[in-house]
Amino acid sequence: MGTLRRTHNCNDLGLENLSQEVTLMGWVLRRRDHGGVIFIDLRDRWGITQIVFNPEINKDVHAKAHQLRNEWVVAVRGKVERRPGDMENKKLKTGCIEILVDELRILNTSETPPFPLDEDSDFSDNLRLQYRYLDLRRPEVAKNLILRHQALQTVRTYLNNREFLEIETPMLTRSTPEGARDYLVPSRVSAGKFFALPQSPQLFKQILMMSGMDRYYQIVKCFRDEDLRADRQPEFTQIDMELSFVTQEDIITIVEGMIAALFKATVNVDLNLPIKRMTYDESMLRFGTDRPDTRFGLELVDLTEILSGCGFKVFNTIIEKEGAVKAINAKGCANFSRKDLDDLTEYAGRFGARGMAWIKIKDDEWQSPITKFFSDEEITAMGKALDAQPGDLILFGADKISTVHQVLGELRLELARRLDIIEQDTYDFLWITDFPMFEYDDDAKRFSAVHHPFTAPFDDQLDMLESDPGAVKSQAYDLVLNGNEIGGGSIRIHNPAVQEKVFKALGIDDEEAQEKFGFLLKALTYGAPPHGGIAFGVDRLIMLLSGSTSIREVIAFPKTQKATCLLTEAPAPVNRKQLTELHLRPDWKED
RNA sequence: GGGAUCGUAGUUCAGUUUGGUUAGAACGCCGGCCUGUCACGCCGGAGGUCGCGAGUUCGAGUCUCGUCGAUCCCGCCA
Repeated sequence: MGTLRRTHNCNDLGLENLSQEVTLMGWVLRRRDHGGVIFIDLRDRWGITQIVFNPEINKDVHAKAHQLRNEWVVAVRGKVERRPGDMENKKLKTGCIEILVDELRILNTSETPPFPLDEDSDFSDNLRLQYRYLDLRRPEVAKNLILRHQALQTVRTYLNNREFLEIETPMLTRSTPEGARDYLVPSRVSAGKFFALPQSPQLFKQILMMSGMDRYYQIVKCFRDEDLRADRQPEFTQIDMELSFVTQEDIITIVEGMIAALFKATVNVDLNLPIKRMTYDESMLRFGTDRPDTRFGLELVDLTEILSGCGFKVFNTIIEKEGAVKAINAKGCANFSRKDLDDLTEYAGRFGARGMAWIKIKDDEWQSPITKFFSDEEITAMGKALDAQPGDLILFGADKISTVHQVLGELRLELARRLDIIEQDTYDFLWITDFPMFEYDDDAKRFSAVHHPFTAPFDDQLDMLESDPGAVKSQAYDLVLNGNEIGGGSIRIHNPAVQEKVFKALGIDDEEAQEKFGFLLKALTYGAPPHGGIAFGVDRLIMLLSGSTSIREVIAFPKTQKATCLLTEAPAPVNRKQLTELHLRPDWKED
């Protein structure tokens, strides 16, 4: 750069700077070489400024500018001029002015980029991730990282102003049973022993409460070695919080303020507080899921009772085996073609449906292969329950209740997308509360924790932990945004006796509890305060804020679906010496 | 572990249904011309292991099998 020092960025200058001498530095976005005058769009993180080289002003500099190519890095010193006549570019914030250059320094050259950086076009993720540094130069990608920064700084400020301490917890910790698969790190010093990367700082933040820290937060990486999705990466970021001497209401109030501040600061949206709430049971009943998208209707209607003993054998057999029959009224969809219905049936099949019954409500009849099996009373009762009008389409789910819920819950979303009835640009928040403590795992033949094993049951249901664990509700709560779970938390158990009961209900015996969680159980006996907390999925939240369809768009260096990094080519082989030091003996073939 | 889509020039794609001459277009790149453009314009040029490997065939970008990679989904994700 020599003696040149940057005076402004590429989004700074306007008419108020006319005839000032300025120095800008940045990348050549594109050049327009007229043989005589040459225009350069100079780009940096902030914006674009037009640079002009005029041979009549400075012949040498103009000659040098002929060499410039896309993505070369330059410094220019020159004068801010108003653009002549009607040459303003309304698309640029700096479009009223341009820089007439006296001095040009080429700070670096560049290979021709493998994809264009000046257009809002799509290229394969393969290429984007391999050249992520180029991809991130594109403003529409960079803006997501800027948004993410703004969001996190707002959260920090909000929590800092409310007596929270940001405290780091270990990345090298111990593997715990239940939950996702752990990423393991072999110990060099302790042969045959392994650290695990944290799935969340859950136990540490509870112990910080027992340490009297009172209010903790951390914006922290978490790791889960499970398969990826558009909204799931193996390493992801949480806003993790924990508070002492609080109730569920206290936490919800603080969090609502935080989310409101975040939305105001990032997308300038004022949220209506308080956020509405729904119990888990109601959500499952009406939407078949614990994270309902409530921007549209198409709710599930339970027909099990009406159709109990009906003439349709498929339904009846399911009902006799304590399954359920539910349906969705797809308003105005009676004109769906055979193919539409086949597509929906196939879609339902992905989620375990073994078929999908339907009825088209016509003016004079209920048109369907199964209508004939139902009595007039059953048809009248169904029509009433579903509010069926001519022109409607009824879609049925019949199976065990969990399958019905999943199938119809997904079918409901798919229908809404097809009908394009989801209101865009709205932020529909919902708290789901009163989760069950446990759910029965059919494969393992035992109960597992719906939230996690440290979640407190309601105080008046402690007795049921032994007598009827499946019926116990917990003080857990999830925050749902447009059908996405963006955060979840609970009041924790602070009484060692209750914690032991919960372990017992989960089939974790004393010995195992001591071995795996002994440090927590011990800490609970030394004056653990009542406490609770919540954690938010930052990537998912920013994805929704930015209108992206994948969290890769809001992560600087994301992994592919095979959990690899195309930029660094991680994971990569290591040499045998490293393995030996870690007391590992490979059983795979080496190249 | 399973299902689906995709892979052709640097990039985005056409060509694959129905195998048949020298695999095309646009943008980009290189060279020339051009003093008010802003996706500058005009003229010319270079650029291809049709992801990779087998197979069928007189002949494969096109058909078959396998394999690699990207994406979406199911399972999985307390």
